[in-house]
Amino acid sequence: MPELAEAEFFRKRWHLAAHGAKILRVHSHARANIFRGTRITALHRALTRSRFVASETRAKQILVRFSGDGWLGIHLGMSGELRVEPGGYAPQKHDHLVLATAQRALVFTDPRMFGRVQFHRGALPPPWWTKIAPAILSAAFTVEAVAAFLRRRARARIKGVLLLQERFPGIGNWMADEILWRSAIHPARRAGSLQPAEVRTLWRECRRVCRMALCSIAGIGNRLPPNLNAGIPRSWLFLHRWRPGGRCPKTGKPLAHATVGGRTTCWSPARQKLR
DNA sequence: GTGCTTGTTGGCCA
DNA sequence: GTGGCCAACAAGCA
Repeated sequence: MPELAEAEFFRKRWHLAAHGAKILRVHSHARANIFRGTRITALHRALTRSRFVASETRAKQILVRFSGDGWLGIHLGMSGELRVEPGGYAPQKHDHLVLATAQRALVFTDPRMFGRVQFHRGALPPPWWTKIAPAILSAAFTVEAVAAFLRRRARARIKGVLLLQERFPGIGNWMADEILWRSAIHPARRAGSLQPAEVRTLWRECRRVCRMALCSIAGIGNRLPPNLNAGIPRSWLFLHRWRPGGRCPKTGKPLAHATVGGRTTCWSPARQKLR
């Protein structure tokens, strides 16, 4: 589930509950896959009695800074979630990491275990964080950069190209479909076949969908919607794509589903033509 | 039991 | 060397 905006929703949930708070206890399930490449004992030692100082979201990843130069990186994978539970919470089967403050428990849970927790100690953020590509809403995400990337990936289907994090950090399956639907571009088109005007439209919709998804899903300022889908407008493809007999919110015509670029894809044939 | 699943990686092949 | 494609990772759900 978690793409850019969902990651920001979960980050904010932890941040609002624990910003400035002291971590009294750390609990982790020794499930190797989640902590691959990280020394759990170092994580326990560093975070116990440290404070939750700051947090940030980049692409689909979350970084929390603790006092004492501790950095916790979280990738939510396919099914990861961050929850806040009352103090004294007893970890459940899929809760891989629990940080207990005096009032609450910060829980990282992930049934499918495609997610990842990394720990780093140092004055500066870790390399695996700083090497994440520049955000789609940053000035570095230019129409020229997108055009050059599509030229290099000319033979690949545009749907698959939008999922490449090295150029479209934070875009996942549903955002890619939403962007293509709004741009009126068929997901199976070859990246190199897009006309300059279409590339510009795609670039603009990438930015627009990111901006709108962040507002709708993660809320504005200190506001946090009650759940992930609470703020999503009915005009989005997102709310129609999995409904049986789902229809395009723009044309009213039936939606189509198929595997494109290796991923389940939904589009509106009345609006997105293969030409 | 079967066949899916909103992510990422590594291996194979053209 | 580059890029495209697919299986694998694991668990839950219909």
